[in-house]
Amino acid sequence: MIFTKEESQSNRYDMERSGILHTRVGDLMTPFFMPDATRASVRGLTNQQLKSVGIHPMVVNTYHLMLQPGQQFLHDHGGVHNLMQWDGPLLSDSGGYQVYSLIHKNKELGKITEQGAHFRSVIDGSKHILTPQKAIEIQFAIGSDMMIVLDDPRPPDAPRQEHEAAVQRTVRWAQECRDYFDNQCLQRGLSQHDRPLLFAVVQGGPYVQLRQKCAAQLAKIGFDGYGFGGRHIDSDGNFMEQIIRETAAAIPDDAPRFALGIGTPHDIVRCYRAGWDMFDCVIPSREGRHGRIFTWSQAPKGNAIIKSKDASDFYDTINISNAKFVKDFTPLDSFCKCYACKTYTKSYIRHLFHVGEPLGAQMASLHNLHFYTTLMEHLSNTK
RNA sequence: GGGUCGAUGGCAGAGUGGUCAAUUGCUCCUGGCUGUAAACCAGGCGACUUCGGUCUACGGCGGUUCGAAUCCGUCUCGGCCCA
Repeated sequence: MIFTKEESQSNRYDMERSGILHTRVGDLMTPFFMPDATRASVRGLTNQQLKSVGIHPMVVNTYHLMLQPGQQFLHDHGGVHNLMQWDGPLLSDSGGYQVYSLIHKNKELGKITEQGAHFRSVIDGSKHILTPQKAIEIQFAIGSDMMIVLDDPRPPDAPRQEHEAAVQRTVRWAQECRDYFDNQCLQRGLSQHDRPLLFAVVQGGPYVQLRQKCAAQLAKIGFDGYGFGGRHIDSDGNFMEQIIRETAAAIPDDAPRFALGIGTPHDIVRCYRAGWDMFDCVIPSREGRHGRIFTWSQAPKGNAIIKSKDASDFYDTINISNAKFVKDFTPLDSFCKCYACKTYTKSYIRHLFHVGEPLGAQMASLHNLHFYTTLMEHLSNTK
């Protein structure tokens, strides 16, 4: 049993659930949030700091790690756990999203064919190809505990035909990944308990039917978990509520559901209500590094968050570099117990941002991650 | 005391008769970031505005000119050189 779903509690939204995800390096209570340690580091934070704010799993990236330091290096160093000295679960993203987002920004950087994703390194311009097999192979070198199949995300406003083709390709690549993965587990002598988990990704853009078709075909192949692929907001920035909900419903009930790259606290709560269990996002670290701080609008309580009508009135954001904080000697967030809030004032952290001292960005990231983990805790024990 | 060069928006520093409310950089202000090409990117930065303009500005005062940050006189302040 990979995912143990707990009985849903009464007085909660229809799709909410909680459970335990069993990985080879430990169990994870759902819902949970993973920060992105794209290049084997959550920018600016030490493992100790991450643990101090309740981070257990994190996400590393196949695309970035295959370019630097490269597969051989990862292999030689015994994987990323060893490299970065992280003993919590590691999830590795396949790199499909990078290829998509890079190609989408600049066609010179690559193209998608049936074979895989062809791209030029953004580091030195060298040519690379990421095939389904290659993606899994590198993830083995990474030594990740949760792997993601190579998928083919498309912008939400792409024509339906394009989404149809992307779904077909995603399913076919998922099958190739599955086959290669199974073969590797066999060759490496990995038992059910020792092997990493393998997640597939549901594509289909804004089309419910395509999402359902994709989910059904992936489920037929069979994976340990399923992700929501592509973007969850339309080209106007609106949260695609129905697609999120219907896609979750189309995924086997006893499998964990991973909302890739989501999101703001608001979006996470909405996705949780719609039946999603796992989240990762750059927002808390990146926005923290850029000076945006998440704050509780009142003492955090699960009930208040769950019952909040629009799922966003339980928090606010501030831009710590704003002039109004020059003489603000209160902590970033008066309800927070993270090191940054226990130790420093807004005034000081603003000062650090203004003079470009990295400690400011570090404290802001630390606080935001604590905000996220606290949010997840309160979602899972709605008290 | 004599000579000489200079004084431009928060700072540095362009401009040297109209196209100048004034290039550029920095500072400053405000946004944006959703499976991280992001310690990044974008916008703003004299006042007022019915958004078409109007007014006040390039050390002070006074001239020349249709028109001056730009030319002339003078004063103030500063750098350098000579006594």
